[in-house]
Amino acid sequence: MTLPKRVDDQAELSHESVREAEEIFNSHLKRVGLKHTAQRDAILRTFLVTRDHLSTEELHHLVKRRDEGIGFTTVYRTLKLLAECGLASEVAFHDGVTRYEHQYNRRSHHHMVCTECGSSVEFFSPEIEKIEKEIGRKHRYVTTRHTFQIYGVCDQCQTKKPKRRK
Amino acid sequence: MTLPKRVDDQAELSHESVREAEEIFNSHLKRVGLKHTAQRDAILRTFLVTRDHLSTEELHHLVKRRDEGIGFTTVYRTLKLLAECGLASEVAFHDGVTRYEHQYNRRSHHHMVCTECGSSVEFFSPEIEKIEKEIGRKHRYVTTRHTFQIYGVCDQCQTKKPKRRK
DNA sequence: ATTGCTGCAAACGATTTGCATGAGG
DNA sequence: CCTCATGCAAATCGTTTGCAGCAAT
Repeated sequence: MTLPKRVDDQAELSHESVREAEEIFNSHLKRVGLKHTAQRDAILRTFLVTRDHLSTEELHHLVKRRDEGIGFTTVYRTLKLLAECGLASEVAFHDGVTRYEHQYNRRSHHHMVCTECGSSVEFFSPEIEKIEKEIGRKHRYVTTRHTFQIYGVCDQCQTKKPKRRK
Repeated sequence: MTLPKRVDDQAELSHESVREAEEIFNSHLKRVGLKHTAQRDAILRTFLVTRDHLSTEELHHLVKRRDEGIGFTTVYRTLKLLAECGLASEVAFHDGVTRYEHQYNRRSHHHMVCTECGSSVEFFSPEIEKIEKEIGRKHRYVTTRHTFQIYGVCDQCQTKKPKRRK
């Protein structure tokens, strides 16, 4: 129900897309005087072929499949870099973990999260984009991004018994 | 333009409003079999006369002015209770701290946060409410709430020099 | 009395940093 | 070479929990 996903549009991002993302990343690195390393490359590539919202932990896990030796810290720091150059963005469901998703080729989608089971649905809502711009203009902000999440109880969980007070 | 009302209803919440909020809180306590205590009362009252978005820490600080002996943990737990009965709601700016704001008499407002200086602006956008409902219906969720935040750089910070890499 | 509450201190867990070693330009 | 990157371990920091004594019903 919550993982409509990724039949094949996602499993393999086109080579040009990957190339382009690497381009963006590399020039960002250059711009701020950082180095291009094998680890950063591996992390970016791993990240690009994911979907949904990964915690640093989860991405680290995936990255290790590609290269056993890469440490958590490096993934952590690289994710920050990716966020800086716009390839990744943080999504915070309210569960104490910071997640990232890749922003590359993905526009204006948002999440609705079930507060019972934690599953989530993606939806698109272009109006939100307009609202961001409009509010920004009104208050003289240069807006860079926004977050929009809906919380509720999914169809499945509605039929289960409610819980109370852990 | 973004603050339709509340000229003076905020500096000092009316007695009836406070009363009403206490009503809500107390009946929530009763409903779930919890007790009414002096601390909880003090915390609610302190909370009600705040504005903006307080971390547990900050509220604890304020509460201590009213009653020195109240501990952090109690504030923390009470805040959860307030959130449960709808008097408070969490707002998560992406800075690692959970903040709460009181929901009492406050409808459908959102925040735009400056990523440079951390200041924030409130705005109202009733469309968002509609979108929540609509998306919920579409995916068969019973929606309970949403979060919407815009991030950007405020007027002031735009004129300052950009910073890099802490 | 009984059950929940409080505050302290300790546990927790995600995130962040210091540092010695290794690699990129 | 010199600077930055890496990975580990340790530090941090907000949050959460266990518990012994206290208070509300």
